[in-house]
Amino acid sequence: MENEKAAVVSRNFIENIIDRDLAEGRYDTVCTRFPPEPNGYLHIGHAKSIILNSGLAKEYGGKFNLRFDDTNAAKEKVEYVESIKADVEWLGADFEDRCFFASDYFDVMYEKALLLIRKGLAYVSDLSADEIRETRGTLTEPGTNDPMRDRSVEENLRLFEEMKEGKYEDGAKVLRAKIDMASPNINMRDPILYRVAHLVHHNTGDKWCIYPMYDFAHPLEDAVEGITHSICTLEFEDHRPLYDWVLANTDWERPPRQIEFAKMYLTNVVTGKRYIKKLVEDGIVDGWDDPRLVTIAALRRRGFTPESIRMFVELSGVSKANSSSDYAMLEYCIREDLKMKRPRMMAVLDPLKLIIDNYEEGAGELLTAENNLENPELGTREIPFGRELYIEREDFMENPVPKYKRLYPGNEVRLMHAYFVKCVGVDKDADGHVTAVHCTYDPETKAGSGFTGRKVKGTIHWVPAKEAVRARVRLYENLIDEEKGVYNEDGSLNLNPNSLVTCEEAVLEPALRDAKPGESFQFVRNGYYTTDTRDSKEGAPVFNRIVTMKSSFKLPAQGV
RNA sequence: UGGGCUAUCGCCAAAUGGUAAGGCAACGGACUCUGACUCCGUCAUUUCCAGGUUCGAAUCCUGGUAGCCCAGCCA
Repeated sequence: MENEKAAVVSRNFIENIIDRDLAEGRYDTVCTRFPPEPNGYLHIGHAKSIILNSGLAKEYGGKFNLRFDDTNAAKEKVEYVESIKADVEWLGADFEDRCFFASDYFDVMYEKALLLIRKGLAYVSDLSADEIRETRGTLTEPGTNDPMRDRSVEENLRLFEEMKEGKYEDGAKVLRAKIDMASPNINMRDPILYRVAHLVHHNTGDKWCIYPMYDFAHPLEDAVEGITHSICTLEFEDHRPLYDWVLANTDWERPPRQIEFAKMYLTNVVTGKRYIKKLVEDGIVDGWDDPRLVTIAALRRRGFTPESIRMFVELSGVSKANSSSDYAMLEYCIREDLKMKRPRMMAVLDPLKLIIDNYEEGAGELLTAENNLENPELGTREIPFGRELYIEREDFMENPVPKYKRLYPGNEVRLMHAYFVKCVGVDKDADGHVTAVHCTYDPETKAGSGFTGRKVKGTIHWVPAKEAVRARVRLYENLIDEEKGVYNEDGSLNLNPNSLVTCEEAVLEPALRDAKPGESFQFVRNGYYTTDTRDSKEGAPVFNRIVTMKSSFKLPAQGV
């Protein structure tokens, strides 16, 4: 009875792999992880990984870990650890008490490095970074062997010990894997396993002055935690042979399997972490949670719900083809999520006065309105009604365009939750601009009265003039210029200067005066909005537009 | 031009040799106290291209083409 149109979701390629692994007995359970480096805020792309990984664990009755891949202290901050943790929780990915740090495993990693040395599979090199680069070869030419490649196990052990003891400067020595300098896969040309770096680590302080590299650390982190399926993005595909090499040579019973998927991109949106960082650092946006961004923090502040983001990720699917999801799909998801859950209120963004000539001056009444016509559980509210109201400027046209069914001279429409009104005239200023619209109302047509005498084609929303709440409403557009694309030819960002429009004169119905921070509403025909406590002036509430309503009627463009 | 990966509707994405799902978008129409929602309908004779195998090919083979990733002591 629940969701009858629940889509029959087909299985994705990762589930197929897992099914096979389970069927073949390669693993008995499923354990996944989300392994961010705490070097920035999470964005929509990470949400895909989080939802994918935690979803898989849940689906298979397994476990999902959060693990900070903090092997490069130079870039990492506790601030980021905190924000990432909060974002993962907010998204509803349940890692229970399993929040780990790669730095928790530095001892194990060190032991495994020793093991590789003893096996003759790793050696200490004295080459400089430049020399290593020069001898690595190129994409088309093989590299040449490191002169220190055949050092004895004893010497390597001693040297590595000395590296750990702090005998060497940063960069003076590294531990390399002994694989194949002629491999067509550059990652296999004796990759660096450990480097010397005298850094203060946010977690281990100054305990270590050697740090493991990603390619060595990551497989070990996964193995230590008993991860079965290590799901990462496509750019690590070339690293898989090395991932497997490390595990094969460090003695694990059931080494994890790495599976790669394509990252999520959104059309006409800045999704890259380094670009988001640049926008923040250059002050083009007002922080990591600027609602124009697609960081998790920004989406949350903008009013997106965890449910909507989950829906978006699930609808987008997962594959190995580079692709870019349509922003319209994200919009669909948030509308879909909020539709039945939130009240539908009246708010006028661009007010025009409406005067009901035959409504007694000074008189007034309270009208009862359903909060959500499709969901009675949301209850009702009362709205003051009187002789003077505000309507949306675009809901009146002195000379209507064809098929226009809102207010125009001689036409009758319904004021939502109230009466039928018929336009009988307009007031204009010296320049000929319409300053107010006059109409008459028919008391018999009151909402809820059951009146069926005649029908009107249009319904418009309104707000009582006297009791209206003034508000600032921010309308967001994508930060990127849709015409020109995301980047200029020289690689610089192509910003849309009109990405933020603020309506200072918006008027809301009185019930919205006490909206709590973070509460969202549908503003009839204008879209979904959420309250934001920041930037509020003299107590006037501030609303962020989450998304507009879909509309099949476009007013002709108006010259200003 | 070394290696790895990918190509199915405007955007995602299924189909595992058996006759091209689904969602978003778009477009018709019905309904409507939101031009929304809902509902009904339309939207790939064809899967990057060219050949081949097969009773049968998006799937297999051969040869092309296009895009993405890799030469950090970043992850």
